[in-house]
Amino acid sequence: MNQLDATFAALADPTRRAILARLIQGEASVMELAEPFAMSQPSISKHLKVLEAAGLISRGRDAQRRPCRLEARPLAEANDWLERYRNIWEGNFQRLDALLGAMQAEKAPGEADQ
Amino acid sequence: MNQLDATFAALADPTRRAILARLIQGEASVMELAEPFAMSQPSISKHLKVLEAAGLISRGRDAQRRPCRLEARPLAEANDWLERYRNIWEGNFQRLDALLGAMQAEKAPGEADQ
DNA sequence: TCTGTATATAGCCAAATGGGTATATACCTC
DNA sequence: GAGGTATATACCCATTTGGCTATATACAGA
Repeated sequence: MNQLDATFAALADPTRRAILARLIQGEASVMELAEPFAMSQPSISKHLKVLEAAGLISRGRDAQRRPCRLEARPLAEANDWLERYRNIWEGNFQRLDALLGAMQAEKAPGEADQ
Repeated sequence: MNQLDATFAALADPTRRAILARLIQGEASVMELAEPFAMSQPSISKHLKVLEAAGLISRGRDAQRRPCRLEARPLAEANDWLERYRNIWEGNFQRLDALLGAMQAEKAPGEADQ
């Protein structure tokens, strides 16, 4: 699984997105991260494993605690991928496309593209 | 499954991302979309079903063809979600955090936060 | 109406996912 | 070193996923 696959797959789960959102505020232990969820600790550990494998978190050591910290780099790559579609969702592409189509339609037959 | 779940899950597969990339250039039939892949037509149809369920494509009718067109709106929502992390991946947050930490450390004990 | 083309559906299968419980491990404190 | 806390691991289970082949459906054109 490549980086982009792993990133998007990790983001596809609402529990994992909530964990990442929590980590915006700073490091947190597994217990702290688990607290808001009606879910067992091992299940949270599994989600953290997915996030770590995707490079979205890194883990330290503080006595028994393994604090998680956000690693946003893969999010930047996901953002880069999405950027290619920005023109389209902003509607500019469709308008430009329609404009170019109209211009082409006005051309005399056989005229070359510019 | 909510919209963001469906969007990120759809984007987690490289075949589906390639299909979306192809659709930037405009509508395409299933056969046209399948052509670059060493994969059966039914498998492509399944991927298209996932993309359609996520609202990332819509489908028309042109004789036997069911042309696919890109629907970028859900990508905008995914982008909005990622935006919250932009400060972090750009490193500004860490620097700001460090700055705030340093400012706090300089304060006389007992002084209130501003 | 028959034939070909484009697409969808059904059913099969192996692997991955997301949850659970029980238990192991690591580390601190007394 | 005994007990407590934090976390990880091992299994179990049901569901989903992503591929396949075979077949059905929809439509065009001769």
